[in-house]
Amino acid sequence: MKNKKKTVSIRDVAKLAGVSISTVSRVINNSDSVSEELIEKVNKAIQELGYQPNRIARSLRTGSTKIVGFVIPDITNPAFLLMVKGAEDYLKRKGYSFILGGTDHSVKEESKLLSTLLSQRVDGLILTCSGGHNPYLSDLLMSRNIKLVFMDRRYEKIKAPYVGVDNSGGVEKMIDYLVQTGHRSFAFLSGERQTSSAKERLQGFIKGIQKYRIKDYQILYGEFTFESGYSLTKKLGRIPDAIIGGNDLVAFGAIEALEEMGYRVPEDVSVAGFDDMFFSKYYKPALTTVRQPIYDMGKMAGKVLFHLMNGKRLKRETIILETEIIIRESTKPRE
Amino acid sequence: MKNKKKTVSIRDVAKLAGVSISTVSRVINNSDSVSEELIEKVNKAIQELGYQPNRIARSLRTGSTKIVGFVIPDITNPAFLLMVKGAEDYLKRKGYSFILGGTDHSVKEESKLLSTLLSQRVDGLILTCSGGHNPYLSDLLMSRNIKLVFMDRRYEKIKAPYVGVDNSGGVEKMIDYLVQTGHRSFAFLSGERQTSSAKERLQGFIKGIQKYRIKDYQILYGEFTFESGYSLTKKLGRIPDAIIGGNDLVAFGAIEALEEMGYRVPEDVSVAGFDDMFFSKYYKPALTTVRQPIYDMGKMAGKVLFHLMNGKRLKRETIILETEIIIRESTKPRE
DNA sequence: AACGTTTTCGAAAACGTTTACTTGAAAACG
DNA sequence: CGTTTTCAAGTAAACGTTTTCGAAAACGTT
Repeated sequence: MKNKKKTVSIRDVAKLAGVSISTVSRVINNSDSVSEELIEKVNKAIQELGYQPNRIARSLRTGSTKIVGFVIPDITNPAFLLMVKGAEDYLKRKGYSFILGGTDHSVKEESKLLSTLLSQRVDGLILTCSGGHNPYLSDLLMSRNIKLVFMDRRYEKIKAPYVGVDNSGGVEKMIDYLVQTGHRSFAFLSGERQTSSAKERLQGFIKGIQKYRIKDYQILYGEFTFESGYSLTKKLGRIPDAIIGGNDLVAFGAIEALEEMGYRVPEDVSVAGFDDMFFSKYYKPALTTVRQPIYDMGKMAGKVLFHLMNGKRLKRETIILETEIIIRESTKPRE
Repeated sequence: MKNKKKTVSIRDVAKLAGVSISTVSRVINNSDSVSEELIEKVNKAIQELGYQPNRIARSLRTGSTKIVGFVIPDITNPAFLLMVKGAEDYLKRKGYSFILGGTDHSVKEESKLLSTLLSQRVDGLILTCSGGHNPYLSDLLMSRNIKLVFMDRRYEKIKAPYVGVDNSGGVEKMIDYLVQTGHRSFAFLSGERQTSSAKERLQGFIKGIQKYRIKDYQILYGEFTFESGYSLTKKLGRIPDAIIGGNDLVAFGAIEALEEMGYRVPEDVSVAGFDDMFFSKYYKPALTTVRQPIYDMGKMAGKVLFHLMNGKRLKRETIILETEIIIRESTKPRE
């Protein structure tokens, strides 16, 4: 039995280098001036022992964990994960790790998760909301001085920075395009009504409809799923020139239903989505859709949070990124 | 200025309840017998102050963080995330949080990530390998007594529990089916050769080929992507009765290429994949593929890790889950 | 009443850092 | 040359817990 000590601590390094532990600490954080000679000795000792500072102890002392928490509605949805990746890539370079949790679209789960994250003492929080409102959240935030930024979806009652996408403008642009290419009647298949993104997209649809004084339109409410798009389409009173899905999945469901009903896409009816999921270009027909700068949104959220955590002032509390419409095969000019 | 103290600590609870901090601690962890009377007092104080134990301090003292680390090749890939979710759902109930990191398929990134996770003092690690070997890993693991389990992919040189899927058997089953339905010539489009899953799938293909003494077969090597499937298919010497992709994306790429080349799927050639991604059933044609119990795999990995962390003995070091073939529209019996 | 055992609880020592304070020596100054 | 300033490095206190140890109290048995 040689190795009694499990892990090597700053004390061991100090002993080997023949200095005090405060000197070692100073070298590690180069927080204060120490002579070249000792720096060298200490570094050699660190090297030799393979020493790694214990972040737990450091956190306890400094009160900062260098961990940020992510809470998203669905850990399995690539779109959310791409946002997370954007934020992660940014924050990683700044020395942060992150804890991720999914809520399965449940506000209750969200509260639970936030609670554990807080007890885990994360330095900051990036939240993509799971519902329309979380009454528990403001209490949670009060209890500790925690930095929060909303990403993609927000709770309107809670004052915190928000990074999102111009949902409304995206749908409007799509309508611009569709009207210009001769479409005259529309249907909009909305996602979960309580979420801010669904609301905004719907709002964009209404704005577009009003702009062109379109009389023949329908709005149906469902969820952000393939199945919802499918069943809503079957419920449609009459088939319009163009159907816009609340997101790409909804649009796929609509296409499936239309084909079953004997309509051809895009010859008989155009279908558009929102999101540009990674396989939307592989679908048959390839989907016309609104592309969101998802990765950039995450990156921006990370940036904002970083500034917040380091006590800098923000220029703007709300950042809205622009969308872009991607024309593919599922829409086609009418004569 | 009223509130001088930011957070309420065990000391405050003790003071309010009129007991010592050790008693409070005992109540919290109900680790030792304490009188009914004091328990009540302490709980009331906790309630009143809204006290939450500081996990950092607890971790420092106990040496356990109740955090497990996940490392996967791509944080954006829903399949990996579904595994993670399986493990998460299991471990969450046991009181663990988790830190997730993606390596972008780079072994170097993997090492870096593992290193930060270790310095973060995670209690355990679930790893889905990014390459064929990571020479740095064994050193890392030596340095601290950390529990590790491999999920889906493993490094063969490193001795640690492994939870995976019967890749080889899955492909074999698919060949069984295809041969039984009259296919006589085959092509296999492999994914990254160095990964264990690609190797095993390839091995399954070879086994199947040998079992039926099939002479007419081709094996091409590429990556686990749509583009790879597409370009490998274009490079195919002659078009066989059936093409098996290293995963579903590869199969999609193959279908695309075939259609461009004027072949109909499944009338002229059958195409099968591996994975059963969530939109494989929505693809046109809907993809015949090998379904892996991805979620269960994660759950099992979580279970194994839990046992490991709690010092229980494992019955088996290696757990292989069965696959299932899903017949859809992209394959069709030959005459 | 005396004794042994068990229960209940507080004091104090860790866990591994960072940092405010102290010290001693060397450098700068008039 | 004596005094102040500067600098490098060490000492020790904190951060908020858990846990060891021992004392006191409670209890049961003779």
